Amino acid sequence: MEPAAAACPADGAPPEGTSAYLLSQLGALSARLFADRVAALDLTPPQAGLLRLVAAQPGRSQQALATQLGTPPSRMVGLIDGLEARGLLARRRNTDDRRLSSLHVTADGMALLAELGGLAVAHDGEVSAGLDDTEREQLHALLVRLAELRGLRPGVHPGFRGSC
Amino acid sequence: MEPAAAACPADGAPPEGTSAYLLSQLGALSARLFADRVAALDLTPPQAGLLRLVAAQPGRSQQALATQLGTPPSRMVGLIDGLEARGLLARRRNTDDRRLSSLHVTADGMALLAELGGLAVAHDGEVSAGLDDTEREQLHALLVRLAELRGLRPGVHPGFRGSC
DNA sequence: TATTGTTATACTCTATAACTATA
DNA sequence: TATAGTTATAGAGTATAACAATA
Repeated sequence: MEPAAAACPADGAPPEGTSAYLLSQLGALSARLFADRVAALDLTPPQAGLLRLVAAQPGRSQQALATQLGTPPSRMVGLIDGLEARGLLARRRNTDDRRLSSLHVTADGMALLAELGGLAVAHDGEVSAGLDDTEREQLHALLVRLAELRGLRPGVHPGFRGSC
Repeated sequence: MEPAAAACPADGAPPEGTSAYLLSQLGALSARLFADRVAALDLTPPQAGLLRLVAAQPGRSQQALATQLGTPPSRMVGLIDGLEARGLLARRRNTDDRRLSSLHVTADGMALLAELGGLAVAHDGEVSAGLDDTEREQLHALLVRLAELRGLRPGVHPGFRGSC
């Protein structure tokens, strides 16, 4: 079952070739490669994910996004500050309830998001390079199914750290 | 292509449903669930990975393992200290070259490793729960193939952080 | 002089809790 | 008083560089 474990003297050693282990290995690799790519755009993966989420759901409050992402509200501040300072994101004080600030992506932000799109396509190609079309489709279908089974939501990354 | 993206106002938004993205989502989830489980054994994922690696390749030096894991030697010290203090791992000064210390898993360490094995099996079941046998086999085969294509080695986790 | 392991230090990222302003 | 956002602070985890022992 093990690809190249050679002579393994440890009989009690846990199985390293499980799907769960491979998933975490490949996931970490994919996240690292993506981090390298977005770094070229001067973004961290959490920043990229947030930008994307705000674009998909404009106008929401910081608290709402924090809840959705499973992160403390205090963390949003720094992320948004960075994006706002670069003119990619904008806070707008809600006129009805001036405690809330609704978030929106600027035109510059949308332009960068388009770049991010191309980058994601290239990244996907890099990760699955070497698979033929059938394998690629099979893999994608299985991952989608698994993501649904585990209740993963499209724009929300578990942990929201290390990757988008 | 998107499972439940609802009305997505951002045309320029990058694709979130790529295999690479799903891989990183599911990988992060798998890593988190594994971390929860090994925490019950009072281990961090890096500690578990190191213990496993030493069991698979006993007698190697800290430098050799650090190189293999892609981590600075200084980091090995703390990890090994923790495992050695609990009697799971042992440093033995090399008699030929007393700069080197070769690492070995103790009997207690092997016992814990056996527990870790059972835990890994349960973890794997949890991650892939809901898939039928055919899907499970397909997924495993594809992940193994992808791991080989990307040059991932059995006991070496990319980043060696957050997961084993 | 070069190398192994160690220590000291600093940096990054994240979470917790206290604070303000609005309600 | 309760809530949204912010600030201050502390903690975990990691990397870099200096150090001591051995070769």
